Formats: sequence, C-alpha cells, structure tokens
Amino acid sequence: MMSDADADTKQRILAAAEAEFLARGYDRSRTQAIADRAQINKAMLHYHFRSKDELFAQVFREKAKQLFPQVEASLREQPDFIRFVCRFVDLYLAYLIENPFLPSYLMQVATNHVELLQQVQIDLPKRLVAAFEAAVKAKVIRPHDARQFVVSLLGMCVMPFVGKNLIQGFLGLDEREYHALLAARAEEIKRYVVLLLTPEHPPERRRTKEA
Amino acid sequence: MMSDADADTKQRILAAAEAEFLARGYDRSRTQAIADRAQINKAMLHYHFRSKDELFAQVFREKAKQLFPQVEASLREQPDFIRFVCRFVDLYLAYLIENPFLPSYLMQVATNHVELLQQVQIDLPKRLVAAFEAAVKAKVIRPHDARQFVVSLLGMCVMPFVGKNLIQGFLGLDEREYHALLAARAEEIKRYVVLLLTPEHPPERRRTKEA
DNA sequence: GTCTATAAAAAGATAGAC
DNA sequence: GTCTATCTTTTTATAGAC
Repeated sequence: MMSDADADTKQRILAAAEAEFLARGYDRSRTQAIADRAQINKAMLHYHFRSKDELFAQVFREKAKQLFPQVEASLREQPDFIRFVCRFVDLYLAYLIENPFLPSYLMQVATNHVELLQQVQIDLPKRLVAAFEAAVKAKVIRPHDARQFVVSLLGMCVMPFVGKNLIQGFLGLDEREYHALLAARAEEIKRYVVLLLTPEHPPERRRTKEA
Repeated sequence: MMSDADADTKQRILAAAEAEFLARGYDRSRTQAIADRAQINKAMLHYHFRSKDELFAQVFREKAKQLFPQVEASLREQPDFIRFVCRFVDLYLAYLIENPFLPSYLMQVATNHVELLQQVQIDLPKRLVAAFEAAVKAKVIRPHDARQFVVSLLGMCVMPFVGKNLIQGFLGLDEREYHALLAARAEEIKRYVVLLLTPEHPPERRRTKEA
C-alpha cells in the first residue's frame, strides 16, 4: 500500500536519481546529490530503495522504455523502407538533441551493468534488421549487410553525443558551431542512407550478379 | 636523477596504470589494483606519483600520442584523397581491434577530464578536414561538409568498440559473430567513403549546380 | 514516512622504519 | 627506493527517535 505522499516522494527520488545518473553516470553519481535534488534526506533514499544499486536498477528499468523514440507504429505503416529509415533518423536525432545524455548512459549501462541490459527488451534494432532484410528481398533497397548498416546508422547518430567534447576539441568548435553541426546532422545521415540503399544506383565499376 | 631500478619501477607502475585505466576507466580503477599489477606497494605508487589523479594525467599524456595510428606520412604521399581515407580506415580499424579500449578511454577523458585533452595536441582530425577541403577544391571528391564527414567516419569506426555489449545485445551476437562483424567492418566503411566521395557519381534524381 | 546521528566500508594518501 | 602500518576522507548504509 502506498499513500499519495509516499508515492510522491518515491517519484521525486526516482526523478532526481534519473537526472543524476543520466548526467554523471553511476560511478560519479552521489546518493547525497540525489537526495538534495529530491529535497529529502539520504535516509529516505535507503528507506524507499534498498541501495544505490537498487535505485540505479529501477531507474534503468523505467528508462529503458524511452531509450529510443516511438517509431514502431510508423515502421508498419511505411511501405518505403528508405523513407522509413530517414524518418527514423529525423525522429532519433531530434530525440537525442532533447536527451543528449541517453547514448552515453546506455553505453555505460551496457559496459558496467550488462545484467540490467539483458533484463529489458529493446527490439528496435532487431526489427530494423528484419525490415532491412525484407526490403532487400523485395528489392526496394540495394543488397547489403543489415547488421553493418545498423551499426553504421547508430554510430553516425550517437557520435556527436557520446563524443561531444572530443569533437569540439578535435575540430575546434565553440558551442554555437557545435550546435550548428548537430542541427545539420540528420540531413547528413539521411544522405548516407539514401546513397547506400537506393537500388540500381546507375552503374558503378563493379556490379553484383543480379537481374 | 634516476637509477635503473627506479626507472624500471616507475615504468612498471605506468604500464600497470595504463592497463587498469584503459580497461576500467578512471572511476572504476583502484590504486590497489594498479599496485598489484605492478607488483609493488600502494605507497610506492604515491612515492613516484603524487596521487591517482597525477598518475592518470601522466598516463594520458603518454597515451595521447597513440590514440590514432601513424598515418601522417601517408597523408602527404597519397595524392588520391579517397584512397587515403580508405587506407586510414584500414589502419584505424586494425589498430582498434588491437586496442579495443582506446575509444571509450578517449571519450571518458573527454567528458571527465577535459583539461587533459586540451593539454595535448591531436591534429589528425583537423588535418583530415583540411585535406578534405583541399580535395573538394581540386574536385577530386564530391563537395561535402568536411566536419560532418569526419564525425560520420569516426562514429562508424568507433561504434563497435564503445558499444560492444550494446551491439551484441541488440543484435543477439555471440563472440564469434561479433568478431566476424568487426572483421568486415573496414570494408563496410570504405564502401560508404567511396560512395559518398566519388565525384560525378552518375546522375541521381537531384543534381547540385555544377559544371 | 521522515529525520538526526552514527556506523561501516572503501579507497586514497601519509608516516616512519629499514 | 621500498615496505608495513596507519590515517583521512569520502561515500554508502543503518539505528533509533519522532
């Protein structure tokens, strides 16, 4: 049983923890900082959640649903696979711009808390692969390795976020320039998608054996 | 002044620290673990290096030279920019397969120790951009935003390393399959490079205004 | 359910002998 | 230069009153 106040506190802690964990990662996060954000005492945190670990796990299980934007619907509707991927790129980049810490957070969970990752179900990538292979079979896109494509696509999307400081440092970009690069990122990736997948891109040097 | 034994110990500590920091990152690394690896006492570590922080800094300053493989030479020799980039991709991926922790390490430094990153000089990316823009001007490659290209290229290269568990989980790959994907990765990226940069790729739908 | 006070554990750093 | 033993600090976790 849970009173309103109880639920509210618990929610505040969860929200505070999410902010802290996303921004700083598990190791650099402090239970004290989470308590401060939630405007409660550290003891409360341990009352509602056994430990930092347990809190982290609960936050992740909740957050796992939002690691990718909702694109499932459009996946079924869209008959044109290239258009679908382009739409995904638009959605995903807009989503990441709103939630820039998501990629690093996800990768940290993947490296340091694999068991958590395995507990949740994230099937967007596998669906993408399946849709990709169906599209190849239907000859609406050029034959290609679906897994490699997904890795490339994800890499191109998340690179500016997981490597923000790196990119700024390497290319010498100030905040404004960095954000300009971000804003133009979706177009860049879509160009790649179209270029790679459009079938019968007029003859290059080599051609695969196909009718 | 430094005796041989002294230098040897210091080197052992540095080597041990590098291994630990690369594999686990700063936060999860333990001075005790480093001492164990180096077969010395924790006190020795603090004798040769003031603190964990100082040790980390020295390791990074040393490692910074090896964050990218040596490609400077071939950059000047190679007149064909596309070939040069392809060669870089081959070199870089082979290098990363040998040093799979480098990308994550670099990104962690970039996010949690920016000041260290700023102290060292890593000019490969800027050189790439410069060479890219020169190649555009010389019309040996298609006009394109150099910075976006570099971000894409890096993203495609490092994604399988920074997101190993993620990819394995998402795509359901066991170790063998993951390594197969890695082995084929260079070809995948080079395909992208050629596709994107080769000039006058026979007419698509739209064309840029150009002679 | 919430707090104050305190314990316990972990990890980094130092003192001092050899 | 190297060690053992110890201190200090940081951070997580619990006891117990209200």
